[in-house]
Amino acid sequence: MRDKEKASRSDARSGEAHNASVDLIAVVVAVPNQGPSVLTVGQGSTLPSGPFELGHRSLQSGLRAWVEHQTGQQLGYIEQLYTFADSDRAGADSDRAGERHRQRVISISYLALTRAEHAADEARRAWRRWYDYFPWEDHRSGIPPIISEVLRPRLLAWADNAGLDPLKRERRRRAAFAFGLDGRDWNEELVLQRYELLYEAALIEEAMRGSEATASPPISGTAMTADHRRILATGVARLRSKIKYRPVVFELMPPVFTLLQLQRTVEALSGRLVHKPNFRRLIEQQDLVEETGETTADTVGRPAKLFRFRHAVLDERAVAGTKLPLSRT
Amino acid sequence: MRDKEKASRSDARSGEAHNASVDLIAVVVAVPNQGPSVLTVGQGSTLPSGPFELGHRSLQSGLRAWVEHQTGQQLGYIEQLYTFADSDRAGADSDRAGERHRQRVISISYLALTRAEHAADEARRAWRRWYDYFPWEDHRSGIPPIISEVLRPRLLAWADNAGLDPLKRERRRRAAFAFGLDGRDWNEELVLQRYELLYEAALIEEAMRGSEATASPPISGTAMTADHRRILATGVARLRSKIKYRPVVFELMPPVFTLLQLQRTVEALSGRLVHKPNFRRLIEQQDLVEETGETTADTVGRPAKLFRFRHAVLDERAVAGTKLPLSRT
DNA sequence: TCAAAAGTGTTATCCTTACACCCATGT
DNA sequence: ACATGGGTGTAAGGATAACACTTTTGA
Repeated sequence: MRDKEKASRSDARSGEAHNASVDLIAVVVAVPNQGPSVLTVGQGSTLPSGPFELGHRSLQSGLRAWVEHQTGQQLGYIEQLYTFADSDRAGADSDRAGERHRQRVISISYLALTRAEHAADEARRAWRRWYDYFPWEDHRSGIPPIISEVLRPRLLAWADNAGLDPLKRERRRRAAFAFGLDGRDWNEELVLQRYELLYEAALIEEAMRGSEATASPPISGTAMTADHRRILATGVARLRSKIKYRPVVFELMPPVFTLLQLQRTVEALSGRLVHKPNFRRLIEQQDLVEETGETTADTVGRPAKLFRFRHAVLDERAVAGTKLPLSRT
Repeated sequence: MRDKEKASRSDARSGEAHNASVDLIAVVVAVPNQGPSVLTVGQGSTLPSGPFELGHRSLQSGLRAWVEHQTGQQLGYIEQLYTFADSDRAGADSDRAGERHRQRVISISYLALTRAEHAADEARRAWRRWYDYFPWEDHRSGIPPIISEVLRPRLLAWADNAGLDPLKRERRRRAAFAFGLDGRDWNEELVLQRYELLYEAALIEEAMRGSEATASPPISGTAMTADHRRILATGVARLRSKIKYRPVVFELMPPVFTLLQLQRTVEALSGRLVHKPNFRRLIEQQDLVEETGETTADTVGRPAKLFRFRHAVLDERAVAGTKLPLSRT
């Protein structure tokens, strides 16, 4: 079957070798006390990653193996993010003798959710806060100053740099849309669009890598290895979107928690504050949690009831939203 | 940078070659008069596909090249579906004789939306109806008989075949959940879950391929090459979900259309009927369309206003739903 | 007593759903 | 006349958002 298929299209073969090395790369998220964090390795800010090998039974198990080997962290929830081909790096540096052995790199990225655990090998790994990489993404204390003081003027300058008037307007529109300028609403899910806009406007370090010309060097947020910050942005965006329609937050919570702890976690992820009374009702009314009967011995304030996630909801409901006016027939 | 990264993890290299061939595979959807369809090649039901090669500038352009070469169809809208490793076929037939040259196949699948166009080379390609592959997915004329007459009894038998009682209950629950049995609601988005359940219960041809034992041969729906039907199920599920929160239906419509044509397309995709008056209001109130001023010269009934898609909405709105009770501070 | 956090009640508003009905055209 | 599809009005019910307020603890 497979052979027939291959034969039927072999006429189109260009004759070039088309093998690729396949890299697995992980955005591992946890929310410890210091805020939402991502697991990194090495001294630079590098995501755990490694090649997919014959010994791996599947892509996911290969990813688990690499993360565990490099960081000691075991992974629970995993979902695929995106697959891309490293376009420019194809044999650019060490092209062996013989063009036809050039290799492309395929990167398959994953989002993993876990509870932060303190491991013995802190030297090899570190939990780094999201918002060190994306300081413009944290709106929990209002609009961060970096937007109005740095990004807004620089984005506008970038827009004005465009030659033609329609292009200027287009750039201004995109900037205003992505960053909620000119009184527009902030949309916390546009993490990737914002990163790409800043990259395009050369406001972040990664955009300068290729060229020597450090025209306007200033920078926003901590840079990462290669395109890892872009992958992280993809993961953050996916998570911010997903917590709204799937009960994935609970993957990041301890087995037992208070509703305020849950709220703080959601706020940390979305980068926005939520309305406490309504949040509680939203959670309880959906039967996502059940009381344990215990309460916290918190340091301050009235003791809070403790809850646990009702795993049964995963079986009971599809949790898929309808947006079509279905007819009852 | 890359070299340093590689060196830092080289200690974990197993020494096995870890190259893979990369396949691109497309679920190309259109909705001609005969209903929602997928583009296939060859006489079997095979999705267009081909290896990612050095000549391709990107994954997407490689996909476009293969689809165009194999079918003559140009692609507009494209989005990535999922990447997977062909787990079992890894040297399963021609194994030994040099273990370390075994190759794995990575398949990167895409969903593409287009308008069906009649091409000259109908011999090499064909638009095949979705519901020939998934006859249980079309609920536009009520619950299809195949569910109550064939699938339900067979799924229940499969559940009873399980050894332990908890496993039996679990299987029954999954079947009822996926297929809306026992008075449960039908959820049209669970296309992949349903396919996988039928595969697991060995009710479809693909599940029998490996073994000679054709215990209970009967089959549901037309089979496809390799795991193509599974990929198609993934694409259908993605599309059914996506039309609810992104205006992607319009990629499948002609430039000018009536609201009923739009409704019929949505119904064809989701496999369910929608409530006409409310559907119209939903569309118009979101400013997704604008009148052209023209009307149809339809054969029967009152002439309908013609509309076109307002491309501007893509700029104006993020169309991302909020589900968190944000506080206004 | 006060600060801090937990928790309840209630209302205005919007969106979804459903039902009922009228309009325009061809046969 | 009537069948077919186009199109409007409106009201019930539920979800969401906003505001005001009470309760329980530790310092």
